[in-house]
Amino acid sequence: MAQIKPTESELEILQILWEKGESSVRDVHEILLKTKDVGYTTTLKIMQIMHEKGLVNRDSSARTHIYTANVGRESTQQHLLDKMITQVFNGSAARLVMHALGNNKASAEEIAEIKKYLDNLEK
Amino acid sequence: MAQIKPTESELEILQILWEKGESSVRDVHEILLKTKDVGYTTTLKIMQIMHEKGLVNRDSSARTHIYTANVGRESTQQHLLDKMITQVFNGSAARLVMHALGNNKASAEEIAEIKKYLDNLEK
DNA sequence: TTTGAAATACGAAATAAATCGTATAAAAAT
DNA sequence: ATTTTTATACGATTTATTTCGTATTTCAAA
Repeated sequence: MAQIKPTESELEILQILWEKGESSVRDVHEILLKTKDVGYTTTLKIMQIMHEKGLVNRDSSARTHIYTANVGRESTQQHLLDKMITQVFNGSAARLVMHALGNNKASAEEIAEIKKYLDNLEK
Repeated sequence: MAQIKPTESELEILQILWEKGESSVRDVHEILLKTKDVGYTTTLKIMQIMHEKGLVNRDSSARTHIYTANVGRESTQQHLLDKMITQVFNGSAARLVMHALGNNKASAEEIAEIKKYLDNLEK
């Protein structure tokens, strides 16, 4: 199954569905409102389009339709990351990693965790 | 300086300019042709738009205009990466790193290099 | 039962991105 | 000098995305 690249708006909605699971348009919209100013029918429309694209599942048996993500969080993250490594970092995962860890974006605990992860990788 | 997010096409062109330095539209276009099928005037148009946006410099003293990147490679990479960490990985650089290193995208040498880098970070 | 609130459907407008055709000017080749 | 090639400029079209208004339906409250 060739992964489709979700748009920015679609990604915002996927984040909510991954986090909350089954949700109505209303549910999703309420959460979106906390961070952006957007109309209800806009959210509805985007979710309908996501359904057409197969990004979400929809249970339309009741009046209020219930949506769930139809693409995995992990696989979507991997997909977008691979694209970025190719397009932005010329294929070098290592360069991306060092960029990500520079600028103090990661705490000491996180760095320790990554080192442990690397040790396992080498075996 | 508020960084502008280049579009995908613009990023392709920036990669070439970062790599090659001073280039004409023709130079850039020749390289683009190796990987995609696109018309010359399309490349020209995008580079003109990039100039309007301030993404590139242009020397138009001669008939053939010469372009150079006007945004840094490193800072652009950092900017796009930060966006991805926020939008896709919920702010966790560590999660992004582990994703990047999973799936065997990095060689043993690269992993060793990253470990060295992490050691320095902790000091 | 009537009214009002809340839901989806649908279409169209607004915006952004990518594409290319044509016109025109300058340089090079003949 | 004339023709051909090679540039840029400009505008128009196409495609994708985001946005929202309006119509219609369904449910719940009065």
